[in-house]
Amino acid sequence: MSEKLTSIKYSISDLSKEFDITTRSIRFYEDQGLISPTRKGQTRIYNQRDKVRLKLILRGKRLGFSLAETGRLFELYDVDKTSAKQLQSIMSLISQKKADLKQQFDDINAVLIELNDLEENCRSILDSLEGKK
Amino acid sequence: MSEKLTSIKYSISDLSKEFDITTRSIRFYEDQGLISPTRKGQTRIYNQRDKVRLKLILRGKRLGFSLAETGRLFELYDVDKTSAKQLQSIMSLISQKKADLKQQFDDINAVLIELNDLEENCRSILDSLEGKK
DNA sequence: AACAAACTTTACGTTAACGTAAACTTCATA
DNA sequence: TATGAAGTTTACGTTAACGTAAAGTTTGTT
Repeated sequence: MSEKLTSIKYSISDLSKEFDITTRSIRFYEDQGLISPTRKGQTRIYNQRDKVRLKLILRGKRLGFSLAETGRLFELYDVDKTSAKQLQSIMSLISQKKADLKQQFDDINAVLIELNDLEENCRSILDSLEGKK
Repeated sequence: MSEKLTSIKYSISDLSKEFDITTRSIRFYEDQGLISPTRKGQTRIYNQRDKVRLKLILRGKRLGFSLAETGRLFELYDVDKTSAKQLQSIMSLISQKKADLKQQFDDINAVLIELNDLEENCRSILDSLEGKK
């Protein structure tokens, strides 16, 4: 029923341009099992799903996730195919990640406050230098 | 006038225990110029300032800062000793960092929302499995 | 047909942030 | 005094995430 027929396809260079990464990186992510484009001959063909995954990989990187961790998160989306036993371990992984992120959240706020202070500081020094001229 | 005489000293193992990192790491940070403990003989002696820096280094790491970046941030605190010319470059570095952090902020919110969804998902599956017993 | 552009695989090289091992010194204590 | 705990320097090893170069294929265009 819910067959998505969004047959929008991308080449490897399409995606490398769009996300501003090298084709080497994209192939590397495939090596690591994070994306699995189809092939036309030996050429890689990427679809919407692959594109979304790329986006998620990059977001993960911005948050300091390793590729392996991002891979684990991808697995989480296939929860349906998972046994009850694994669900426990998945949930503990989720709560661990949530804790990490909350810590990061606090860290960011702290650093932002400091940066604002520093900015203030710089500006006032610059102003006083201006005044002397 | 404002001579801080907080003469609280720490050994390298004190700090390694407190922050749960290896002494190797602490010495490495010194190599990179991020901390500069005094010496008693050849033994390193750390003070309050060193301890604070260690804390900041670790916070930086949680945010994905490289040691070099954290080092740059340390320099920012010596703004007074800086020329007006450098102030411009410092301020642009600050605003770059602020932008990065705001991006991270958004990323974190997005991932947190997803993780909450996933958690919901897991829980409801577990519940339905419970019901079947 | 020949040429460039875009793709491929294979494989060795690179950097940051340490890990780890070796060989040494200093100091407290049994 | 010897032995063990904690410190030191020196230096080579390790891992993740690619960079980079070589050598070949495919495809569209001149």
